[in-house]
Amino acid sequence: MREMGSSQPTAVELEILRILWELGPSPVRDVHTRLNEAKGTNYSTTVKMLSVMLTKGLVKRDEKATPLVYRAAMTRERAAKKFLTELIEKVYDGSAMSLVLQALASGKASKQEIEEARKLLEEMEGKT
Amino acid sequence: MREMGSSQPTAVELEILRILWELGPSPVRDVHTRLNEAKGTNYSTTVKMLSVMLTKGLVKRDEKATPLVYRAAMTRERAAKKFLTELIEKVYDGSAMSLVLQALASGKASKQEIEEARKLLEEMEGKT
DNA sequence: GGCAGTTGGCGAAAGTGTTCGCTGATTCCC
DNA sequence: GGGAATCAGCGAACACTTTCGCCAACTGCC
Repeated sequence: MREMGSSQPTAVELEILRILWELGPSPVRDVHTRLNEAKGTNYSTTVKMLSVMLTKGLVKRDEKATPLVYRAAMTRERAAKKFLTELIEKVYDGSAMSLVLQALASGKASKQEIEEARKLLEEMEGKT
Repeated sequence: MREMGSSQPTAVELEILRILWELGPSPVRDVHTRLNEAKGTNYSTTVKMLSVMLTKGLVKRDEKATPLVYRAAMTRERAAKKFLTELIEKVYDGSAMSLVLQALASGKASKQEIEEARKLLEEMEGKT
């Protein structure tokens, strides 16, 4: 046994989620085309991964469509937030926003992005 | 085969890193005490994990000390930055700082944290 | 209807991550 | 020195992830 609740996606699962976020709801074939470009895996593998992810609740599918259409069960933004919270939890065992911010910003943030982020924070400050 | 370079830590490895970050350089016994509290695992497991992590370069150890003393190979801040960059890469396939920021901030950030972060960003803006 | 191509799925194999039993080596204490 | 406790490590077992071979159902076309 492992954790309860929703497990966080593994490497390939995340890759598939990203594809679904980009393409929107898609049949297996389309997901596979992309996945195959990136990793050269087999069609069966994609089918299997999607079915595993369906079991885990990471994706949903439209049973009525033919061929079946899959979509991510979670929006990109929601997922980002979730992963980030988990990350903070795991690395800092709790909240440490400024440290994470610092880490992020000292990295690959452009001047423009920093400016954008600053505005965003100001906005939020007003609303709290 | 997998990736080249330094693999990112798995679940338990991350847990051990966090313990080392909290305790500072420590003998296996101390790490184990903590890990056992959290997960009830065996002493052998801790030893093994540390040796695996040593191979992967995630931790280093002082060979001269008895008992051997382990320490994280990376600071917490550096790790946070690395993981975050990876996260952005995985979820957004590139930089999308403001979105991530938004996700983070809409979560568990207190007014005080937001204020702190804002100041930090202002500072950085000046320096870029 | 009947063939060719596509789709969906099962179950087993291969690859990693995680756990521990067992075994020596070392240290401590009397 | 000698027994008990601690320490370190190996290799095997187990669990979970990822891959795919093979087969059945379906679709479209003549």
